[in-house]
Amino acid sequence: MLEYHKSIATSNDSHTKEAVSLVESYPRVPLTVDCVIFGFDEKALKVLVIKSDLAQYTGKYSLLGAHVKSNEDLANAAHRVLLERTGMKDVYLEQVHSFGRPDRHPGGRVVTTVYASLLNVKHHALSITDHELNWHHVDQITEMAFDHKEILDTCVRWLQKRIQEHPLAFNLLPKKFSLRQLQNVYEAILNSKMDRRNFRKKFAAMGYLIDTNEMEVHVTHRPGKLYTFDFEGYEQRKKNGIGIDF
Amino acid sequence: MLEYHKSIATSNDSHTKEAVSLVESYPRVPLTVDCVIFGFDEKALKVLVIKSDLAQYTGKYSLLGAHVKSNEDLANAAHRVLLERTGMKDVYLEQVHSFGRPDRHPGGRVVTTVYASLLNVKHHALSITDHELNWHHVDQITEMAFDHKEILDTCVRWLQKRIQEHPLAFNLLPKKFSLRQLQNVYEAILNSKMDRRNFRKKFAAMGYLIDTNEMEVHVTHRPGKLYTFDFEGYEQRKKNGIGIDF
DNA sequence: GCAAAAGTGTTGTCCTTACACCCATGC
DNA sequence: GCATGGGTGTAAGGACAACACTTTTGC
Repeated sequence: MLEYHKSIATSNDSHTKEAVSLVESYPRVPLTVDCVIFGFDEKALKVLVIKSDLAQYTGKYSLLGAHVKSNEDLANAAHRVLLERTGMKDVYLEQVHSFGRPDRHPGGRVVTTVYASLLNVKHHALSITDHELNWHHVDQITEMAFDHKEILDTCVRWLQKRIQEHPLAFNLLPKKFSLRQLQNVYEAILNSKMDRRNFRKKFAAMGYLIDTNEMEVHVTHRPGKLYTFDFEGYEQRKKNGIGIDF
Repeated sequence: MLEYHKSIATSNDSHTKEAVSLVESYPRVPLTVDCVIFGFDEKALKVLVIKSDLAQYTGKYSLLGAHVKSNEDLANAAHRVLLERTGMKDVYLEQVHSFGRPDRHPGGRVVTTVYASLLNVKHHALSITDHELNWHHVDQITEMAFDHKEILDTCVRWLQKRIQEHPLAFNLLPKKFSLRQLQNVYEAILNSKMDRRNFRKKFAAMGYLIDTNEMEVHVTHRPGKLYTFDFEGYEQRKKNGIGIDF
């Protein structure tokens, strides 16, 4: 019995040794994550950027990034960056793409994996504002450090596609929202105007909006109804292939 | 003038030094690429896999992967892997996702970026068959080395979505193909049966199929018309937001 | 002549779009 | 009472799904 256990252990050890020495033979590369945090404020799509650290890019905007630690999961690294740079917690992030051109960083080869999110500017106060961290209108950013403009453009396209198939918009609206607020989100992100009646019909038909029987208050026009999004019903029906199709 | 040039040079040097020392401060991580090569053969969706190198995974299938070289672009690395492992050249690859769980490789932390492709088994003879490289039915692969099954599943979902929005199918068909062949591709990948008449109508309506005025030959049934895909027209209209919408 | 797959059209349903008028609130 | 945006219905056109019979070839 002892023999048996020992042979298993030995066998595992030799397997591990083989695997370890294989991995040790690989070249190692500096790895970063960058976060593209889209925010929505009133009627405009914004993105969270800082002024670049590097003298080379003085005055240019840069995404929120940092190196990945030796034993850190990529998604964890992205959440850590966000916490360290902005003080934000519990932000839903999704991986978009990895960028690995050898010359993308002037300091040498750096591969970066990009995560993106969409949230409400008003829900997430910026508790840290080092490096002039701030929200900027997406379409007013024309130049950035590194290949960050290219990354931003990729993420804008990703977001436009994503919001038409997933209930991203509801992460950034208040729990109770009016149809006007919802429509503003879609119009800002897709950069287009939509017909109010058709917009309402489409969302009503999906069946994920729950009427709260409450109304807007203190608005300078006829108050609108407030709705909540039926996350539970959405998750249920998503399993059967029925989701958001805008 | 000389002074001026010199000061620029000095300034650039100091910028570069700053950037280099920043990058040198980053931890370095072993990086690999894995290729998920989907193939289509007659009527079935297959994927190209090998038997794992590692004793730990003896008998298990593994994706085609290799480490990324220190100064190599990710996409180049993927093409290199494919050439080295299979002898294939000029394969169109797309990045799908990066996987970075710290425990995903038994030999230690390895981050991998996954590329996928879809091609015709008959167009790409396997000139190298080391490690039992071969095509396997996608749905007959139930277990794989590392997290490769998870990666494969992700890529299958990616492919199903992708083929409904992009003309992937035409990369794997002969230049001249019948509508039956085209429908077989969609049915195999989406795993569903479709109505022949409606299928034809849909593709006809898109306007990307060009009638060659040729017919199938030597088939044991009524020969079908052969078509080519209008890549040029597709690229034109894609710019205006009109593409494949299946 | 038999097997196997190609080719073809219509109908009903549903989704999408375009469009105009009255209503509730703050000031 | 006026400005602002909320709420609502309808008609036309386009896309999609369901469905059956005749034709052409190889053997």
